[in-house]
Amino acid sequence: MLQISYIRENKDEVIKRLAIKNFAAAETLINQVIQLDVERRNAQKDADGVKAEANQLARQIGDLMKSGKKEEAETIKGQTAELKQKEKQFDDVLKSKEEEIQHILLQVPNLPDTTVPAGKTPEDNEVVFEYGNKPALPENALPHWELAAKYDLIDFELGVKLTGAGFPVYKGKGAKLQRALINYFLDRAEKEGYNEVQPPILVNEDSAYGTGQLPDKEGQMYHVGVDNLYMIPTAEVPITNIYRDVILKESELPVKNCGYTPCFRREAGSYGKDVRGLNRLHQFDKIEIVQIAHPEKSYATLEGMRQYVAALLTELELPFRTLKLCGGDMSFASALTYDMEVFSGAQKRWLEVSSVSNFETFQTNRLKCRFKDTNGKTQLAHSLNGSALALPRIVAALLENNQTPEGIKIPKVLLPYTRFGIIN
RNA sequence: GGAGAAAUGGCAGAGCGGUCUAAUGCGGCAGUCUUGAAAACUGUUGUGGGUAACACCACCGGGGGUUCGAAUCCCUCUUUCUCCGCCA
Repeated sequence: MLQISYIRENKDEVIKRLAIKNFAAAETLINQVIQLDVERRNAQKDADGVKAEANQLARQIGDLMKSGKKEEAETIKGQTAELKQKEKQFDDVLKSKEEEIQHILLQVPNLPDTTVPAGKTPEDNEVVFEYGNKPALPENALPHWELAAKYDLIDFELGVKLTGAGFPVYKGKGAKLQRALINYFLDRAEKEGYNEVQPPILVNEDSAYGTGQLPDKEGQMYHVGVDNLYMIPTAEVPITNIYRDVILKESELPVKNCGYTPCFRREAGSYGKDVRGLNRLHQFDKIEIVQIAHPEKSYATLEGMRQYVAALLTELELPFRTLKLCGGDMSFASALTYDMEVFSGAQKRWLEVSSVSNFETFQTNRLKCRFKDTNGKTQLAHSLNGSALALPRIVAALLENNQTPEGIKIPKVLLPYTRFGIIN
């Protein structure tokens, strides 16, 4: 959520930058919210004034009662009825203004960083880095879902029986490969200075609001109605919400946490070849990295996170590219996002395996995650996160790219974790 | 799930209808003293709104109520603790 104080002082810039995100309603909403803000402050002044008066009368009554002047106290009591009524009126106005402002602010996306390219669709994303050669596979190379069946690694039909489409069952070496990747990613993150946490995978409403899943993306989460809890679509939600209503010391920044969780997404409306095999699932595993950073250092932090994810992909010997997302393809909350895509040799397409973003103060404003700077002033921290990494598409690429007539070869870095070098 | 107790500032803990602008202790910060440190002493130390700056307003787990006035009384929710039941 943008800060109203920032909008107030930088109105034109805000509107201009929202245009990069193709946010059509920007000008209307911003003007509305500025007007409401004026009205809100007036209402507050009115309400405060009445309250101050009432407080004073109450104090007077107290003094009179103590000194035994009961009749005088009663007289003053008579004056309070009108004040009370006015107080309620002003409070109601104040409350409604606040709600209206909140309602609008929740609809306004984050401002894109000044370096974000304009654009509407994924075609407008900027390729900023590319690494590795696409594998030279024979024409009859198999897509991962066929390899998974051939070597009995992943059983999609069984998942349908147990739960439904998009909930695969990993078996044998397929299951072990999952476990190996999880452990590898966690060990690697720890080496990178991240503190491992194991958060709940169900969160309450407050947490879902905190990171911005609510009120907007309600339909994308599984909701446990009886207890009003949401299954997390990403570990970002619980791990970032650790810092909800927290004031950190400047010396504690940056906070670096990582965690492995299953992730749950309803993916309503998805269909076709995009969802084949592991390409898009309702439940999948992911290791997430989250940082709370000093505002002046958050872009350096973002670059560091992007480098880290690139290193993981390099170590896994997967060809990948890094995209800087254009305004139209960025998420609502992000100020700058890099997507990392691996090349899946048999499908012959790029698969997104990580998305690394700086949210600046957009999340922390909602979360009220702040730090005390050296001058003793409290200010909002910046939040960042990234996948490091999401498993299914990594598995898809590993299976497809490393297939040989003898079997599927496991990359060297994973050998200590899988303790097998080939799937055959 | 049942019965009882509790929730106060960074922490501990008092306050149980008016002066709470929340005692006291610990911790933090600044200063005095010291070559430096410790100790001692002095001051300071929550968040948000509002203002040019003051004033002022709100917040004692969340929400609602009683009252001229609520940390204090009532209702409700949540959480924690103790006991019982169940259980990986």
